[in-house]
Amino acid sequence: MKKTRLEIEEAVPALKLLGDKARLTILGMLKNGECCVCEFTEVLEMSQPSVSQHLRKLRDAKIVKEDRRGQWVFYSLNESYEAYDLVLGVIDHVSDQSEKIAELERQGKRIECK
Amino acid sequence: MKKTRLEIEEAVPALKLLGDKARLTILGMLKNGECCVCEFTEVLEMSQPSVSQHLRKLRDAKIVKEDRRGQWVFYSLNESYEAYDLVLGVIDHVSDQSEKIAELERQGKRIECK
DNA sequence: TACTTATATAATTATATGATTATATAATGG
DNA sequence: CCATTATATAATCATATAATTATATAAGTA
Repeated sequence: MKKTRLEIEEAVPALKLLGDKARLTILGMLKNGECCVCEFTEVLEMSQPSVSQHLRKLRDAKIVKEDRRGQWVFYSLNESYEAYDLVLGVIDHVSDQSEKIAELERQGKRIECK
Repeated sequence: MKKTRLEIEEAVPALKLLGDKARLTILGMLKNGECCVCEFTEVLEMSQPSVSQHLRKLRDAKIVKEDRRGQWVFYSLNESYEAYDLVLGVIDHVSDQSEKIAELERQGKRIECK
């Protein structure tokens, strides 16, 4: 794991955002690559506006970046984020979320976004 | 760095507590060994009750443990905490707080606790 | 153009959080 | 026992946060 040292003031906003079930799950999903918004709403079983607002916070903080492709918006981890190493480190400590995405795949719910 | 995988539900409460300037500083200070409450209040420049309440949260969550010695209470990281590896990992990403303790030492403000 | 799907935003409201002030407890020294 | 020092707790209040509902935007399609 990398050793980029952050000032407390830089780390706190990132950690504040990580300390939420929805957002930590989102980031866990993104560890395996980009996801589209509809996948988050499926996995999180939350309303679309709620997911959208969590994404906005992560986006405003530069933790994730978005990429609109037609109707869909895909999110991914922003490797240029100052606390990227910290975020990755934390994600590495939580259980893999890829199973949840695989589950979507099985249910054919991932196709819709592609 | 260790690889204890936590469920999202276990990691979130820890991260919530880490996402605060006072508490993250406290944990950064504890990385170098135990500290007594008066040291936290000095370094953080916060009121004693405020510090005490942050310590309570960390204690309730089992992130730190306390050890009363006479008039003073010393805190240290709880190595048995389920998310200890996560906490250590995060602390390793923030700048060293030992300088602040050294500064106390220079000002003779650390002696009072010993 | 109208309709649909995907996503974002805004307003509202309920709950959580943190700081302050006052007070309580616990240990120590006269 | 009383006073002092260190720490904890409780009550209050202001602010932050998250979910919901309604609405807006943006892209695709008939």
